[in-house]
Amino acid sequence: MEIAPAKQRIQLDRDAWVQAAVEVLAEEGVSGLRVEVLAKRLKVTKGSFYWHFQDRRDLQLAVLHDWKEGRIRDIVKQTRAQPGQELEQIYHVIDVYSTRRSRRGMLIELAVRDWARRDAEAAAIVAEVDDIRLRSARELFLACGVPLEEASSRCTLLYAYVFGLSLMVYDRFAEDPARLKRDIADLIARSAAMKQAAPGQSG
Amino acid sequence: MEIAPAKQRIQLDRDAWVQAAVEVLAEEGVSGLRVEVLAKRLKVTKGSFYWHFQDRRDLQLAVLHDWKEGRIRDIVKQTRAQPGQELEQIYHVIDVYSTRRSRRGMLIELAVRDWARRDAEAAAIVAEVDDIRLRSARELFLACGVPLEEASSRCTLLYAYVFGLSLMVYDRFAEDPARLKRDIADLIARSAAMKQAAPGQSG
DNA sequence: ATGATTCCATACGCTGCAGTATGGCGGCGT
DNA sequence: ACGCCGCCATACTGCAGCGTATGGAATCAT
Repeated sequence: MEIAPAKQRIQLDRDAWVQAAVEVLAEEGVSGLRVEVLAKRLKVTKGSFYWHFQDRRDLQLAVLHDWKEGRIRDIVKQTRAQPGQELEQIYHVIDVYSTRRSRRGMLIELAVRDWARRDAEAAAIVAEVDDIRLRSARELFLACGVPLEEASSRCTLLYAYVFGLSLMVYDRFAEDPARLKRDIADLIARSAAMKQAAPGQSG
Repeated sequence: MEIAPAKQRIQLDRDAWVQAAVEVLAEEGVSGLRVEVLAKRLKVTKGSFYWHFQDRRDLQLAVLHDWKEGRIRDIVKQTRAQPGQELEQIYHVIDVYSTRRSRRGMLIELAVRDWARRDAEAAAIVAEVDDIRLRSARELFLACGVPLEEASSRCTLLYAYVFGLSLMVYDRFAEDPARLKRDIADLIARSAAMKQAAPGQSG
């Protein structure tokens, strides 16, 4: 018997609490972010929580900033295109956000945006993320030769669409969901001002 | 002194509670729908509530059905077009849903949709409303000469856009918000398959 | 070893809220 | 006038959750 694996005695830090909080946020929304629920999930008591955090609000702000940093990292990753591949990258962004694959991320996104409707600090962070996202996407359109105003319109449409789609029960018209989503992507991405053709089977 | 206006002694019925509940729903979301909070708002105690309702869930279902009925009435009102005026009606629908004017209705819409993510009965009702909305909007596109599949794509894009827009902080690119929204409406509504020109200043 | 520090458990008070039980007031019929 | 009934107030139990106080175990420094 070298070591007893009875009690794992893993030291928790702030980040462990934040990660668990994000998980609960995805499942239950902001109103589900409760100290004792989190503690039970982490197999500790709230005595631990109040060691790492001042109060509940302290955790909430940590969650918000964690989300913001993650989103910014993701934006630069998703919108960085090889020169000449900007249109493909636009389609990629639409696909990433509108697929069931990133369901968890979208649930968090929706929870944070719902949160932002009643919390000024959450709203400010969402506004920051929106701003970065929209500007990054607009750069892609601009690189495709789309004029500034149209690029603004199309990238606004892009993000409004993907967020809105995620809160619809959109299995309507489901005779061919893949075709539906591809056609919508074309409506968003393809401009008459573009010199190049659309990628994939959309040409 | 004919009548003493001291205590209004207004009889409350189920509908009064439902209306107050919808108001709270718009302001606080589903988690704010609490019996005692509603009672305080209506200047009564929860003794009244439990006379008109079996429990909290009873009220919730009443709110959901009230919302559903109201939405259905609104859909047939907003999508009923004079023959030949279908395109104008499409623009009207986009405008109604994306304007700040109907902010309250959109807040309720978002609250119900957030609700639907964790409540099966709410989800079923949202699905019903979505179905009716999408089919009604698709009829407008079909009447404009747009083929079926494209009509499905465009009306899905339409509703995803208006819902998504409402949960963005979209005062970005705000040099001319009116132009931005008009251009986006054109992207959604104007099809190459249409015989007629777009209304307003969009032609 | 021993004291200090870190991290967590336990126990407590308090508030908000769901639901129940029961009493009370006013209008109604007869 | 009297009793019934519709509508609401009051008072209670019970639970969940926030925050605090304090004790205790493990780890580290010296």
